[in-house]
Amino acid sequence: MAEDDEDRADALFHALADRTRRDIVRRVLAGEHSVSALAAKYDMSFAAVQKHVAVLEKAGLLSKRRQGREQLASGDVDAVRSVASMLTELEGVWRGRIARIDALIAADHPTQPLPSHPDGPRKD
Amino acid sequence: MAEDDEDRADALFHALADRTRRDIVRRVLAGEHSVSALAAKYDMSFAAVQKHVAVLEKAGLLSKRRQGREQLASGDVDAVRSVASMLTELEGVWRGRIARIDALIAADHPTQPLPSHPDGPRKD
DNA sequence: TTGACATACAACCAGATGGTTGTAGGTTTG
DNA sequence: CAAACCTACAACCATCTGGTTGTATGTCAA
Repeated sequence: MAEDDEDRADALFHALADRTRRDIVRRVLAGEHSVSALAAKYDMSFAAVQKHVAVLEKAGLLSKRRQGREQLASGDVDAVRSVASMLTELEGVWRGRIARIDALIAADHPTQPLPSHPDGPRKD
Repeated sequence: MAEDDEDRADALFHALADRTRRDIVRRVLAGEHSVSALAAKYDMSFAAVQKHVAVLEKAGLLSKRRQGREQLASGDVDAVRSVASMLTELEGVWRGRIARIDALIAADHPTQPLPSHPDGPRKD
């Protein structure tokens, strides 16, 4: 709804739309890593990896904490879940469509309620 | 794992990293819309909307079917679910981390099993 | 057939993106 | 202190992105 939500969604999806950043997210979700430890894993400059980490931090997918001279990055699972919930909302929109289609079918064949749609909404 | 999967993930997340495209996805998940019907909803040229639709189609988030002179676009909920499953996989990585932390805590305090982590994995 | 509508696509442009190198500051170690 | 290391950030560059306009093709209706 709000403008800020769309900004946040833009930032989250964009942050995840790069395989290096997705890999970084995987690593920092599994445990804390310093920026240089992350940089050592990829065939690119330290500065490039640092920029990827900055993009992920701005999107809220990870946070950093200082320990001595190192900056330890840690993944934020809540941000991941918030993205997942956006997709769930989209799936809900689709379910509404199928429900409407089923209603039409039911209106056309009032005496024979069919098993609706083969890939229809799960009733769990 | 495979290179193609990463390409596909890039395309999917990138396609969703634009609010106009997310809005189009919402509409075509709710029901079929012609490209010009979609274009009428946004304050930009027809060609711009058409390019957004093309990006979504290449990513597999929608498909088109011709009907007369119109091209009807329809959302693909399976593509949305595949994105959701990528996020679920990420959340699984995080759960592994928490499990490891809990194991360490248990090893340190073998006689007093605490309720582990306040935001820990759900046991449902 | 002619005209109006729906789509596709090319060419172009400003700004963002993802990489590079270089410079500078803070922290640990010898 | 000096050297080594970790991080931050600016400047630069090629390419991609998201928008534009213009042109071409296909389809429906009069």
